[in-house]
Amino acid sequence: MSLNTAINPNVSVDCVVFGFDNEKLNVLLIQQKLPSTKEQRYALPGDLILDNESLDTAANRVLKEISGLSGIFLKQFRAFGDPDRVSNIKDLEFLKSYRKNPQARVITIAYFALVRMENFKPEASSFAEKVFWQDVTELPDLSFDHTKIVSQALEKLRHDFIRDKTGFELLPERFTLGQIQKLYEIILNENLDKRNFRKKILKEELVKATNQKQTGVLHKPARLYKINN
Amino acid sequence: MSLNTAINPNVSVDCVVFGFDNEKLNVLLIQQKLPSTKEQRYALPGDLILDNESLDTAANRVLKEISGLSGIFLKQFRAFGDPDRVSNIKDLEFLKSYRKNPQARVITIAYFALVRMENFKPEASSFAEKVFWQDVTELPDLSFDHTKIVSQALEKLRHDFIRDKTGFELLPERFTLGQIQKLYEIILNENLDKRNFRKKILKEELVKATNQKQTGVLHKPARLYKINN
DNA sequence: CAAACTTAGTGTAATTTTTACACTTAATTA
DNA sequence: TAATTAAGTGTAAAAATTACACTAAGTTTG
Repeated sequence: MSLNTAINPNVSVDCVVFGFDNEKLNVLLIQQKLPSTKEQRYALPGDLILDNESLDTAANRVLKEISGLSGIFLKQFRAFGDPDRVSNIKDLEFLKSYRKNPQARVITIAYFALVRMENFKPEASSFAEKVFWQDVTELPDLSFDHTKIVSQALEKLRHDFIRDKTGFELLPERFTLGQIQKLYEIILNENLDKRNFRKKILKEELVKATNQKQTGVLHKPARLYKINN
Repeated sequence: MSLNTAINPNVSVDCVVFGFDNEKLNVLLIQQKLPSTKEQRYALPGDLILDNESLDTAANRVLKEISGLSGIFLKQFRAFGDPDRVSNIKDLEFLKSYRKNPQARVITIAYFALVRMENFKPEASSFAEKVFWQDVTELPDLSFDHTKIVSQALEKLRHDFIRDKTGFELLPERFTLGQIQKLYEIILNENLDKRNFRKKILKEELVKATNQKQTGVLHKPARLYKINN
């Protein structure tokens, strides 16, 4: 083991942070800070690991350094290691600017997370010119193999979401059943039957009715629910 | 990217190959070839990757070099990267014998597979003194974090097995429903109701009755089935 | 050759889960 | 006060899951 804090040239982490804003699913992207302003390049927040930190630690550190975000539960989901994943000519400028050895073989360990967007306001630093939330259905070209990474993260997110039956933490403290349904529909990307969905959610008893109602909506106000502890 | 075939000092692959022998679940282990014969050390087949090969290619190459086995579908399931995963004093002799820099930080990408044991007869080479199938319920102490890797591979195996509803390829060409049930029971590690299991398997129509029967068994001979194409 | 042994093979009823489906209610706005 | 919008509600059919016990067809043993 290395006891120093040297940058390991061969291993990186990349973070796919999904953000939910009650309307759609977004992913946190950066615009790379490059000397030439000819072309703008977008990417996931990610960087090389240090020799004395675990992968999980690296993922959290890197996310924080680049976007300012912390306190996000990042889950490892896959390693990406094609020998030519960092050899697209379009990524050369970035590599030359920020890597000691731009030619080095780099394998990356990808992490994902899902958060409530309004709780996390990213601020760009390090080699990020900008950090922003981007609708997952309208992704720009991404550096390296990051498009592939996002797409596999999305698969994994859906899979885990179904299995874990969680997700209430992505809503306001008080929420309507309609909001939960919308959350499920957006993440799973399919329409659900209103009556059957309510039946199911209420049977699970993870959620409890309050005696409050929505206000200021131009229709019948919905009852508000909260997480049941 | 590196175009050479240098060994990458920081990234390895490890293979958890499960073998089924109609009776129990086994895992392929090696006994390390060490100068001192004081203590025997066991491990998963695994080694550092080359700079110009993909992770999948590395996993297949390494498995073949160490055990002689090829043609096995290895599936990546997780990266392991604790900074001290290679710093157990008991592993020092192995590292000193086979690694240019025994102190190097190494993260490993773990793969797993499930095969019919009788189709794969491993033969030790490289730094393996022996290669052998070991009952998963009776694992010896393993090098590095390999015990943890096996245990997580087992979880993943069970998860995927349930989801994919596959596994017939682990049986002889003609097999009885009892054999399938036993396979499921061993892999999932739980008992299943015979009538309900048969009902389910037959409904899926992945399997077709032949008009052959078992012979040479000391009880009512079972009908033989084959995979339905 | 009869008895003992072993696994194969079979059906039903109860329960739970999933699916499909349409109208009334309560608020806001025009 | 009429129009608009999403909330809220129940039932019946179908499908999937679960629990459960006896007879059948071979082999071996005495």
